[in-house]
Amino acid sequence: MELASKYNPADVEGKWYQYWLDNKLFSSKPDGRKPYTVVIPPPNVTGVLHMGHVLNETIQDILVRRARMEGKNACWVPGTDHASIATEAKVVNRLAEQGIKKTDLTREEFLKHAWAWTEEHGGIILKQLRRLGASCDWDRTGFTMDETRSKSVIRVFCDLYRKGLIYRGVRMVNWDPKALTALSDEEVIYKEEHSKLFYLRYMVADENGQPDGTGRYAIVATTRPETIMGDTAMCINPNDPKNEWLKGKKVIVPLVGRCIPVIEDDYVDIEFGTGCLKVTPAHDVNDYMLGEKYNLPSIDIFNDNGTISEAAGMYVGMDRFDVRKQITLDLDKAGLLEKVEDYTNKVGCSERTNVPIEPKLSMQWFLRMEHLAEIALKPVMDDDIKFYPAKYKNTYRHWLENIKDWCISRQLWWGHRIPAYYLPEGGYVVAETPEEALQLAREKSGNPALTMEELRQDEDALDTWFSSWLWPISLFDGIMNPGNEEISYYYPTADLVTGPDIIFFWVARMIMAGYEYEGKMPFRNVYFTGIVRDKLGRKMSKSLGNSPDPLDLIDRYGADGVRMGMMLSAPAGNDILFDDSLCEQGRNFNNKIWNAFRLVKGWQVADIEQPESAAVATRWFDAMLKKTAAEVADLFGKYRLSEALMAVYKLFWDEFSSWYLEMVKPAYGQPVDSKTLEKTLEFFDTLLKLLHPFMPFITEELWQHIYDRQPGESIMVSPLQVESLTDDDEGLVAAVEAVKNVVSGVRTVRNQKNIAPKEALTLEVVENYPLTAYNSIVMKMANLASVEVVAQKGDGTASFMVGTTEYAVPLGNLIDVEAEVAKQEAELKHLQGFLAGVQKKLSNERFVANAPVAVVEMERKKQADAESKIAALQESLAKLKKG
RNA sequence: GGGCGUUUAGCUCAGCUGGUUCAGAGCAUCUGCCUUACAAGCAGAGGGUCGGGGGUUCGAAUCCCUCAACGCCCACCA
Repeated sequence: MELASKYNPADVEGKWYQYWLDNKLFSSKPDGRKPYTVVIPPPNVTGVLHMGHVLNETIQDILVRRARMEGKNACWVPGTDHASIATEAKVVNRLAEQGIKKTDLTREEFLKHAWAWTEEHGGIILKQLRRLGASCDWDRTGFTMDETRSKSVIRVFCDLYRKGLIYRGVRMVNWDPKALTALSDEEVIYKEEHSKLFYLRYMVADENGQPDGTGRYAIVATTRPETIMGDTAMCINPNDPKNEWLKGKKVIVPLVGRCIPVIEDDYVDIEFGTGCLKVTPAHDVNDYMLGEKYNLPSIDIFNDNGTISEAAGMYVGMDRFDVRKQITLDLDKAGLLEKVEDYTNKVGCSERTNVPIEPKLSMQWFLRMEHLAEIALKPVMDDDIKFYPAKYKNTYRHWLENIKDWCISRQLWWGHRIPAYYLPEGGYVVAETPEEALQLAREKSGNPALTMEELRQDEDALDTWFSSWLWPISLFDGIMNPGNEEISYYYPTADLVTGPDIIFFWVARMIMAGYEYEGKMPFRNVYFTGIVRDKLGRKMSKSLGNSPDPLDLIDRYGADGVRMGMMLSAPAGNDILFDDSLCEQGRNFNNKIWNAFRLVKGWQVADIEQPESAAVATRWFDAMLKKTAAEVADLFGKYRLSEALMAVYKLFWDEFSSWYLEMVKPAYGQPVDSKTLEKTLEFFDTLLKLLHPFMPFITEELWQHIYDRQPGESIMVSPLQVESLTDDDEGLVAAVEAVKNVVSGVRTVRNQKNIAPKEALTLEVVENYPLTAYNSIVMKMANLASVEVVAQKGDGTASFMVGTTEYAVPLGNLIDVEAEVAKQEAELKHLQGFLAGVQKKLSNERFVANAPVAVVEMERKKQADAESKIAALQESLAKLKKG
């Protein structure tokens, strides 16, 4: 067949993906083999593929394909996450574009829109994953809100409730005024902000609550003047001499006119501001604690959407940030603003909507964490579950040791609705189904006539992560159907590949759920990827426009090229600086493989003797292959995938293409012997297998063409078996390294003297030639007419050393004596310096006395080698200068 | 404020418990080549006082201390 000189990925990628699907090569069923399970970190159902996914999914696919070729029953389960807040926000936005407000819809109507949106955009990302070559078992595709997963979530909620781990109560929570829901602590991101510190005057009051006439006032420093309407006390430190005079006094909230007590608590930092703290129990976590402690009233001055409520009595209906501006003006006008300073502080913002969160007192559902944290800590500390890189163990431990209860309720509709049902007369029951709830409610109320209509289900939905944490279990139906064949076989999963940003949200919680519900770890290893940045180190983001579209990259470089580009610089845990040029390198490599294939396939076979050089070459490459395969296996074991790829890359490009193929390549127009061809095809086959996890498409394409294959056969499921390296192999590899150095030496001479590669040369070897057994490949690769062992090299030669042997190329009148002298003098100088160093070491008695014998011996050998080299050089120089 | 991590060639990184000529790899650069597998290529070459300083040791990129720069995580100083 006629092959183009360039590989075109578009011609083959779609074809082979379909072939894999048609032959059900991704699908897995429990059998007698060892399972290798990976569950995908479910991307948002309405998301689209970005570079972070490409990194993450490529790594998973590499691991899965590798395991499959190692003979394991590999099962990679795909799926998507309903992403409660994110998806609901998108739906709300779309409705808004159509002029529909969420508040105008019933829950059912809204959910209809949400499902429609999900169906429209859902799964796009899974389709895109196919372009990358992801070998997921698509028949197993899960969704965190499909039937099995939903039922599992509800069952677990009820179970934890019954165990007393879930409770309901009024607490200070993080409120997102844009999404109109509570958030967990993990969903709050603290951002540094350049704001102002306002110094407000609180006039001292008399017993009637009026200014006491002295004109005296306390000064309070605050970043949030708009909250003064909620002030119910002022607090000083009892040990603060400068505020001693305020003890027992009352002060008047500026503008508001309310008279509030001065309380004392050593929570207050004497050094900060004036040492006076305004206390707003409804809108600050610490103030809330003070309020509880001193029984202060709490005035909630905000509406859910961040505007000022009726309770504030002023600025009602205005947005909190507008009020900050306005109240500053009003305070100033009233002479109650002492000063304003620039100030940098951290403001908690919603991870999803990015707006500053508002601490808010509200009724929410919580999950107690002590027990779960306890069972999740040990396995990671003991390395039953291994983290790569291990540094995240620290992070993990710190979080678990300082854990707070998890606020799991969200004031959203898109999600799993909390299965709590309120009774007409108060109280509630928790049950998996409405029927069960009714039953329980009748028992609880003692009213057998109670109807379903009289029960009111909780309006809130559960945090998205409350379903994600069950993912490795619920995907195999382990919650609803405990101990079933699938969960028993596939669980625990092998590797989890994810970003460190969700170590708390997801990884830690999966470990908790894993032990709580399966009594076992959910995965054995966690591979934390880095963040994909652009080549300037900036995070990829839509607003910067520095994020390439993965599909566009695939169009340009092929999926294999993109996968390789991504992997070339992706050590675990380090951020990766991505640049299109990396894909270019990947594409170039594809092309290299393609062309090597063209060469080999173009050979004609003839019934001829195998040349000596080819026989040596095949033995050598066989050893190289074993050596590299062992290295690669070792690197995979350590999850050092980019290094594994680099090892195979060098094996293919340098060892196989540049050395081996050149060693065995017949002269132009000449046929190859069958032995050599056979071995070469075998090597190619193994090389493709080593490469396949990284570059699935091109390897399948070529693998199918190397030999005639049966329909349905695939490299994907062909076992990768390489024998282990022997001592003989090691010797062979070392010897050929020396051969290469000799060949390079000759080539360098050619380069320097401008001698064409075609011109055959003579090579002199001084005294003894350690590479006699490899002479055939030396001659072929260096294009030598002859190799002569001489007692002394001839006049007019360019020489070089390999090991302790000197080689020389006679140049006749091409010799440039001066240049040769300069070169050798430089070499001599370097060697003398080196020798001096070694001698110094050896003359140090303490070194000889203390260092291990082997090390001292090594130094002695270095010394001897250097001395003999120096002698040879000096002789050579003397001769050159004479001549 | 606490904790963790990073700093090695122009760029991205590897160098494990100190000792094989240990200062490496890939890319980039430079030189010469359109040599019928591949110019998306071939052959060859150059390039670093291992962030600074101090210490331990016969010996330090590697261990200890310290300083500096950068990054990440955590934390209720308004």
